Amino acid sequence: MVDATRILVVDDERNIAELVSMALKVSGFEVQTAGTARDARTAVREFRPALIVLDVGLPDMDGFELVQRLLADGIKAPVIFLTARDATEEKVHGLTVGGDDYVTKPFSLEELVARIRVVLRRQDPSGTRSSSTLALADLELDDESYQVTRGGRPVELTRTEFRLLRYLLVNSGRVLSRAQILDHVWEYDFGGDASVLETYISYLRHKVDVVDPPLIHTVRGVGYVLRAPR
Amino acid sequence: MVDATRILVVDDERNIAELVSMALKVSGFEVQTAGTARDARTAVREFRPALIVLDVGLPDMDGFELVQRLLADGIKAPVIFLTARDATEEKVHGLTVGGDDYVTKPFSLEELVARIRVVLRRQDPSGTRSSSTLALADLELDDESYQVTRGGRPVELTRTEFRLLRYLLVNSGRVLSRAQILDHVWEYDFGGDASVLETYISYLRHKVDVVDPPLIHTVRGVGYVLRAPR
DNA sequence: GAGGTTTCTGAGGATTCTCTGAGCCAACTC
DNA sequence: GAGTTGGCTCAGAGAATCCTCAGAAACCTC
Repeated sequence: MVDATRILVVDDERNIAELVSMALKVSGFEVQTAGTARDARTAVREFRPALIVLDVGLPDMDGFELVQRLLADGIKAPVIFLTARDATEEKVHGLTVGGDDYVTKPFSLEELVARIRVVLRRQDPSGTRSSSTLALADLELDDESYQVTRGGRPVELTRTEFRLLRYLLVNSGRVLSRAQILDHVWEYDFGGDASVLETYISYLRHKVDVVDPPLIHTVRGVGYVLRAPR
Repeated sequence: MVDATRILVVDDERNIAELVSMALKVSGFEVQTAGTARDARTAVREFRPALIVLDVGLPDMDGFELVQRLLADGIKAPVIFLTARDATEEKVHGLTVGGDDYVTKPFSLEELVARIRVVLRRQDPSGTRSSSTLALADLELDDESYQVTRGGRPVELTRTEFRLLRYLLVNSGRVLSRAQILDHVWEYDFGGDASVLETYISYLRHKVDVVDPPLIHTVRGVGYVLRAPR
């Protein structure tokens, strides 16, 4: 990680910007944040990010317009847009030309990171076939095709199951607390309690851990870990 | 992707030029843009593009004239013209001598890329033929003849159906979000919502996926993917 | 401008997913 | 071994998502 990929996060809500920033740093990116379109333009020039995470609803400038300006400045970094779920569907439309993508608020950090990885990989034609596949033992998970296999057999997962498994897989060998998992896999404004997580662990076990050896382990009083037998 | 094909995009509307530029870059081309005929001539000399995407209605010079000048300069790159729908249909017809082609605004990025590929392939005598066919399992789609077959049987598709299928096919194995599909397959100023897409997926399934195994898969909450069974 | 085709819209209905809560089981404590 | 705590599983309500269809609108052709 000598030369970490740089990402600029633009959002006027400080909480969100910091939240995202933290998550990305943990994922090994170098991050800078901006709260206004004005700052964003400066930051882009100086920081030269490889990708921009951009809230569409900035106070001083429409996200769409900002992209225009950046392009005019000669910046060609791909963008992942953050948008409010409800309104402005049409505003979003037309934004994802190129390899861009967008994520609706509230999102889960895990999902955002996954999307960032997909976009960066596609953008980078340098043949670095750093495939989009995560694996542990005979379990494989592919980001681009959303496919999971265990021992070669396809496993059908729902969205939440997929995100949960992905998070466990990225952190395999490391014990994750319930709070950590909830914060990454569920949407950031999730208000419910941890019992959902237990339910989903159960679902996953039924789908993924039906064959031996089991990979999902409970660490009583602490959390969960994905681990292959030695 | 060591030696990507170079394309020059000439349009005075910055939005359009950048839109096209992004889409082409993601499709693996090396792109440069110009906003005036004057710049275009310079760019052609220095950049040596293999193909030029040219807006007919430039402010400083008629597209027709520009082509003449380029020919006089000894440039023989094929041209794809961008034209307004209404006017000058016949004028454009006159322009597309040789292997050239034209696309009316507003166009879909998917269509433009397809046309570019066709023209380049036709231009390239190096025997790399038959690559105008995209295929997955027993599904085949031919760009030049506009024909689609499933298991050898021809399938009749409308224009939109064809573009949609083509986009899915080009990205087969990769899950595409609704926004991505709308932005590539529909015209860039399309303002409607995603339900059209669902309708067309339904149409395609009735025409293409009537035989087993199904190739078009819904990834709930994410998008669609074209995938052959393993 | 009549007739046919293609595209888009909207609503109904079907399906699938998410979350909750309760009951049960397992593991730890004393 | 009884009590306590933590974790697992299941069923079901409500919500989200998707599919399909019919008809309106746009478009093309003759």
